[in-house]
Amino acid sequence: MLDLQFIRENIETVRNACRDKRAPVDLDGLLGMDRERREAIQKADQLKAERNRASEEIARMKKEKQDASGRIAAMKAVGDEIKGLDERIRAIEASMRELLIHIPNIPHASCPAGGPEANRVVKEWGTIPEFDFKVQPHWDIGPALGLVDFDRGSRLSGSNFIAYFGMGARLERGLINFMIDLHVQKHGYREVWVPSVVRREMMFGTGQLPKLEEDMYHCGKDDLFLIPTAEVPVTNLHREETFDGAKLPVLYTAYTPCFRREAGSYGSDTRGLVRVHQFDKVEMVKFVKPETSYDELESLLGNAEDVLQTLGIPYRVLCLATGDMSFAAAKCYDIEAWAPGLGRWLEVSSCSNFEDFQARRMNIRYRPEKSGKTEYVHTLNGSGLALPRTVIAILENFQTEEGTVVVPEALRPYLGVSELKPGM
RNA sequence: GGAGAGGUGGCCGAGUCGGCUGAAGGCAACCGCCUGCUAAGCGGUUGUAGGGGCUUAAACCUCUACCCAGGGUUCGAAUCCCUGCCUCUCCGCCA
Repeated sequence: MLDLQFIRENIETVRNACRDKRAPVDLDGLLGMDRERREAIQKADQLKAERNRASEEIARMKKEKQDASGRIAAMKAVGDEIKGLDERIRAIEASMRELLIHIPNIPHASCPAGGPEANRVVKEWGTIPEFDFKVQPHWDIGPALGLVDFDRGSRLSGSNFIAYFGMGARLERGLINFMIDLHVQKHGYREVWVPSVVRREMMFGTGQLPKLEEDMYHCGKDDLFLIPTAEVPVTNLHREETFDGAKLPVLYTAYTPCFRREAGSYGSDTRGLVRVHQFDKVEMVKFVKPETSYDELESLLGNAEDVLQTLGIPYRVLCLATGDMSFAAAKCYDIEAWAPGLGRWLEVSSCSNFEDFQARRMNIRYRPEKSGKTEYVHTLNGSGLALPRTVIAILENFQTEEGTVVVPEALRPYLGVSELKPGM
């Protein structure tokens, strides 16, 4: 959510953001309502001041046993007028809020302008492996080694749900532990564990709602949503709180399952592990002071990259264009791992700075050491990493001519083996 | 799932039959004073948001709102009523 005063004073910037992020919002209507609201408030406040004075007088008269019925009758009309104005203000504010929550965050000036085609590759790491045999896609390697079972997953829950068996299940569990250990021990994050279902309000807080309701699993009986990412519960952990400035930044890492209906994405990119409805992810979330948030974004990106570097998986980093960024983000980097079996890059992480956009919605502030005047924190998050595509990258990059997969050095303590072979 | 109790400022805690209660009292913090040092003591200050004024801006002035949240009753609500959320106690159920 943007600050109303900011919108008032930077209407063209906001207009551009709405256009870039394809969010048609009636900004002129909003400004009109803003004027109307302020007029009504002025009038109501005046009447309330009058009422307060009269109330005091009535109280005094009653105490002195005088007849106050004349005053009371006169104030009745004022009370009714105030009620009418308050109702009007409430209605205007509700309409304004409805518009406000649909206004996207303003992209940072350093982001390339345009749609997905304008995304800028800012880094490539590692060497794309060359194979002197015919490479296989993970959907052949996985089942052949008995690691993943697509058919039985679908039988349980429908298409694009999966089941892991044996070393496949252990690989999943090992990767989670490996990533969390790395972020906690090397990067200084604190591990948290949170619920996988949350209230509607939380989805508004981080900005998934109102836009993405169709993409989420919803438990109607309790009006709870299955989380699409740990970002939602972890960022909302501190809603309505004021941090002590000296305690910032606060860094969390969390493993959670993630649930996405992926409505409307059928047909493309849905084979194998590329796009599944339930997947595991290790997430990093930061609460920081505004002046440090862009440095924190770079280090967050570095922490996510470190996972791939430690595993030895080649990847590239994209700085997303204004039109390809999510609703709430001000700046976003995507990390894409190379998948030789598919012959393409796969997004395994998305690292974003939301500035104060989410903090405003959740009312998360901090008290600077010096001024004592509370300000909104900046929030950031990044995947570190999403599991299924990391599994794809491991299976496809480290496959051998014999059909086995060499386990990256860093994962061996977690898996207990150095190679994945059939029948394990 | 059933029954009950409760949610007041940074913290603790008082608010009687609705009427100078933004809110007693205590603690904490900050600023003075005092003081070989420390401690104690004395005086003062300390919430947030929204309007309006003034200003380059900040400071400042003024009004309004806020005693979990949202409605309602009333001339007037922290105080009465309804709904929601949360916490606690007891019973039931249970991995």
